[in-house]
Formats: sequence, structure tokens, C-alpha cells
Amino acid sequence: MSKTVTINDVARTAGVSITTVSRILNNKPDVSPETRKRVLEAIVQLDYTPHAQAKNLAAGKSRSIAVLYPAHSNGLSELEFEFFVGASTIAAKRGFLFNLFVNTLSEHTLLNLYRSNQIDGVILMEIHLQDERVHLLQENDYPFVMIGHCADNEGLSYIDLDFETSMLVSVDHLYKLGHRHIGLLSMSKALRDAGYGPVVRTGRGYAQACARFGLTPLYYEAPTTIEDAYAATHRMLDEHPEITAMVTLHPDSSVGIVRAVQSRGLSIPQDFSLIGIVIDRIAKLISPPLTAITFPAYLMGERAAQMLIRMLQESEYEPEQELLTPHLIIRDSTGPAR
Amino acid sequence: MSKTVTINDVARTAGVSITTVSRILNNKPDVSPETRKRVLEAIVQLDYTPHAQAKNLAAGKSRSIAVLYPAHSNGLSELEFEFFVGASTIAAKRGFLFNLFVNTLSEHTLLNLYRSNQIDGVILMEIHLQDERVHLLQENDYPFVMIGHCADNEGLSYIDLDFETSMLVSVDHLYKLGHRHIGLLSMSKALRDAGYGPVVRTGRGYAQACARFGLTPLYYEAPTTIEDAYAATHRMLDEHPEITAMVTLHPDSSVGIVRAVQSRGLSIPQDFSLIGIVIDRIAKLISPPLTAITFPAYLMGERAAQMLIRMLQESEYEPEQELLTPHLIIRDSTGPAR
DNA sequence: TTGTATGCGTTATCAC
DNA sequence: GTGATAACGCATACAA
Repeated sequence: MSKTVTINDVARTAGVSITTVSRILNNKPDVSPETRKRVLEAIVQLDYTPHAQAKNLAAGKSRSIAVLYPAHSNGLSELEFEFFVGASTIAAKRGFLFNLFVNTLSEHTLLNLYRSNQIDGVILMEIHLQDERVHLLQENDYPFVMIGHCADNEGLSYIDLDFETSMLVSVDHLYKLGHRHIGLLSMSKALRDAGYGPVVRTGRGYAQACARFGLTPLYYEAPTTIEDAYAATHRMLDEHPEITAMVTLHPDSSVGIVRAVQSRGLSIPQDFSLIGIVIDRIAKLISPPLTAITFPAYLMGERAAQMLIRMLQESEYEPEQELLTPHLIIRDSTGPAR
Repeated sequence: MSKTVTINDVARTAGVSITTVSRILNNKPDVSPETRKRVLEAIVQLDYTPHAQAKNLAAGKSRSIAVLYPAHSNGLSELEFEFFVGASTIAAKRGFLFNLFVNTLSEHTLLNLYRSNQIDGVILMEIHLQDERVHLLQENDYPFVMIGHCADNEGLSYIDLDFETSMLVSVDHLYKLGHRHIGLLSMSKALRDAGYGPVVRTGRGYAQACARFGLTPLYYEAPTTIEDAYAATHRMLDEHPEITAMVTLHPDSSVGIVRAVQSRGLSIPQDFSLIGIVIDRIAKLISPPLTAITFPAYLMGERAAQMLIRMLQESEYEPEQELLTPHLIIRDSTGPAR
């Protein structure tokens, strides 16, 4: 932890003013080749590194972005990790620090992040249709983007998976395989009541799909644990033994469903089909490998970070809204209805 | 993005000097109750927030820590995510920003993080027995802790799972179930050659266990993908049909093994037993639910952050080295040898 | 082409 | 008790 070498030291060593050094550091014009050479030599000789903090203070920026992911609210899954890695990669490329907040922040704390100049902008995750954080940041005119989107997205930037279409695609696939009784096991009622985007939108998509194909909606919900999904599946099949296929939103739910179905002596996909909305890595881990709507989390993290950084850097930034087309990957959990 | 309210504004409004305001903000003594009251009112009235950047510049610190996780080197898994969440939680509690770097940093970039005052310390992950990053930071006397540990840890702080004992515990469990031909499917040869801690140490533990129980070592290695593990398992069972149990280090490898074993008409755990070193969440996701050495990643992330922050804050910090006792959780992938 | 002076928002030293 | 004033390390208008 040697003493910091400052621009002053460089200036003195090179026999110039700090202004000149600053010019050279920032590639400004109007510097004679000789002085530039002399300064660069001094920089190398002293092994000088600009002090990012001081730079940012002078510039009135922080050159760091943050992602807000309330991890403890909803149970961890692997999805978020890929978001982070994608976003962090872009941030690093653009010279931004990437901060991770995994705890729910109070309004005060969230605003303070901006006001204390610790971050320039945030990526919001786990978006609800009516999201307090969004209102708060919008009112205060602080830069942010969302992974997910609200009911009203006027003027906002976001990237999201098209969950409604995801359900249409899923039901379509199952319908074409001959299934006529297709259930949806969604997430918890609490999340639906709270207006959690993916839950609400898959619900809508499912309703639309049922209407389109003339199917009776069989909508169930359960917390996203293996055990809860297991129990819920048994309930579903007790109440509706005609069900031959299901769709679900979470890896743990998928596994619960698989186990419940198998415990009834049915095999997948011979007797029963299942589609999940799950990242590829996990879909492949499950047995049988899950036919799934790919969740391109890494890409979404990248895009979110790109949007945010552009928002921060471009004076005439126009909001970007991106709804990704769902892509169904057929593996071993779906087959023709018997 | 309203104009920043500074300590100056507060001072003016309260009719005092900025020194006095600063005193009050930092709970220094020697302030009359009346002025304190007046200043506090001004703070509330103006909705003032201290400027973290300026504070840190004056203090010569950054109040932020970072975790270095070279995500792209070794394939993503879920382990790391829990490290991050644990570490980030502690950082937030202690008032530190938590930065995430998922790309391999050059020596220069790594040192610059410190020298440019962007971070006060880092948590190093994916530690190798001889780790350049460790040497580099040690030479420069920059604060860091490791998740994992080196060959020589003199003066270093770390938290790690005791991988050697993990293997002893695993083999012991299998031995007691009557298994006499127990294989280890490790990670890639490249990782072993590079001296990647978990690979080397599990290898050692396995060798010790075999010696202790009088077993013939059956050590194989494969990249940690389902496909590679699948192929490797077939190779193992072709060459050593006597194998009735295996241990492995990665979720994907576990799944590959399960599928290979089952493809040979064997069932788990009736005909074949398997133990993984895998976080609980994933062990439960796999079918059959995996008997596993729990990987307490969340806890390890917490501990690493605690160590680092103490190192940063305590003048007389003594290195802490913590090797966690492995804990075997028996699920459905192990049973008596036939 | 180069340098001087001032500001960024805070803390700390030292007077008063 | 309180208040100037000088750091912290850099950028930048304005002079020269």
C-alpha cells in the first residue's frame, strides 16, 4: 500500500504543470510532441495511476452502476446469476464499476445511492406491474432501466421476456401434440396479488391460449419449492385427472411436478408432458431434460447494462423497450398425448 | 436529478460554518445543543445527503470491496451466486459497496483497482495452489481474502471447505454401506494441472481414503459438463465393471453420471451409489436427490466479506484461516452395496 | 503550446 | 464551542 503517486508528482518530475499532464492523460489537443513524450516517460517512471475517485468527484459522476435484486424476497434461483454476469461484463467493458445489492432497499437508501453520488444508475429486477421503486426513481428523475416491465412503461427503458407469448407458444406446442387438458402451475398467490410481472403475464397468456384453442383453463398456483409443487400437482391431478400436460415457471416447480407425476406411476413424456420456463443450464440438469422456453438471462443482463450506460452517456437518449421473442427448445419432457 | 445539496448549503441555512456541520454529521463532541438542533433542522429542511465520494476522497478510502470471479473460465454454476449474495449482504450491513468482477483481470487492471482508489480490498475466488493474483497482491501489500486457499498461506486470510476431509467422509460413508470399488470422477485435467484447489485437494483426500480403507484408487477426470461426465462414466464402467459407487465434484458431472449409470440398466441407489459435492438447492433438484457434501456457499461469502472488512478496519488485524468441516447430507443416491 | 487559479464536497488542523 | 483554511487528486476556464 505504497503512497499514492499523484498527477502532481508526474508534473514535477516532467517539469510541467499539472494541467499539461491532465491534457495528456485525457488526449486533449495542443501538446507538443516533446512535452508529451517527457510526461509519458514520467508517468511510466513513477508508475502513475489516475485517482478514479478524484476524477469522478471533479466530473460529478461515479462511473458505476448497480443492480438491485431483492434476493431474499423470492428465493434464489440461477436466473439472476446470469443476469449479473451479463451486466457485469458489459459494465467492465465500458469502464463502469458494477455494484450488486441483494437486499431490499428502503426508499431513502435507494435515493441516497444517487444523491450521495455512489452510483449513476441502477438496473431494477423483479419488477411488478405497479412498482414503487419505479415511481420513486421516475419522480426524482434518476436514471434506471428494468429487467421486466410495468403496466405503464411510458418513457421507461426495459428488457423483458415476452411471457404472454411464451405461454401461447407452450400451449401451442402441447396442443399440436394432441393435449387437450393442459394445466398451468404458476407461482405463489402472494406474487400474483403483488402484481409480479412474470406471474401476471403468464397468467394472461395462458388464458388467451385456452380461449384460442378452446381449452378449459386449469390454473393452479404454489410457492416455488419442490415440495409445494409436488403437493399442488397431486391436488391438480386429483381434481382433474384428465390433465395430460402442464406448464410451469420455475425449476423447483418443474421438479416437484415431475416427481408428483412419476409418483402416480405415470412416465414423462409417455403419459404426461411438461414445459418449463427455465434457463437452459437447469433445464438440462433436470430429469428428464426439460422442454423449455429458454430464458436468455445472460443476454438480458447485457442489454440492460448497455441501455443504462447509453442512457448515462448520451444526451439525447430515447427510451428503449425490448420484449424478447420466446424460443421453445424441445427436449425430453414433452411428447404426443396418449 | 436535482442539484446536489452540499454541506455548504446546510451551513448557510443554519447560520454556522461547515466545520460545525461536519462535526454534527460525524458525531463529534463540542457542539452546543442549540446549534446542533438548528443544524439538524437545516439538514432535514434541505433534505441533505452527504456526498460519499467527497467523503471517501478526503478519507483516502473507497468504502467498497469487490469479488473477483472469473466466470467465463470455468463455466457458470450456482455456487458462486450464493457466495455473492452472502458477501453482498455483509457488505451492505457494514456500509460497504459491493463490486462484482466476472472477467479475468490483467495484473495491471487488478492493481489499478486499488491504486485508483476504486476499491479497498477484494475477495479472490477460484484459488489455485500457486496463484499469481495472490502473489501479486501480497507483494504490493494490498488487502484481500480468499475463498479457497493456496499451498502456502502464511499471513493470508481465507475461508474454504475442507475438501480433503470431504472425500474421506464420502468414501467412509460408501465404505460403511459395503462398497469396495469406489471411483472418483474429478474435474478436467487442465484444472488439475493448473493446481485448482478443489481438484487437487479432493484428489489427495481420495488417495488417503483409498489407502486407509485398502481400496484401489479409480481416479478419472472430465470437463464438468453432462456430456463429458456421461462419456467418462461409461469409460469407467467399461474398464472397471466392479465399480459400485462414485463421488464427484460438480452438479453437471453428477447428472452425467446418473444418466450413464441408468443407461446401463442400473438403478440408483439400488445398484449404484453416488455422492456429489454440491449446494443443497441443486442436490435436491437432481433425480434422484443427491446424497451430498453440502457446500455452504452463502455462509462462506458472508465470512469472506466479514474477514475482509475487519482487515480493512482493524489496525491490528490478525490473519484468519477457516477450513469448514464438511457435512454429509444423505438423500436418495446412496444405498447398501449389492 | 503551456500554466495559474478555482472548484468538486468533504474532513482535519489549528486557531480564536 | 466555533470557524477559517488547507488538504484529498483531478479537471477546466481563463490567461499568458
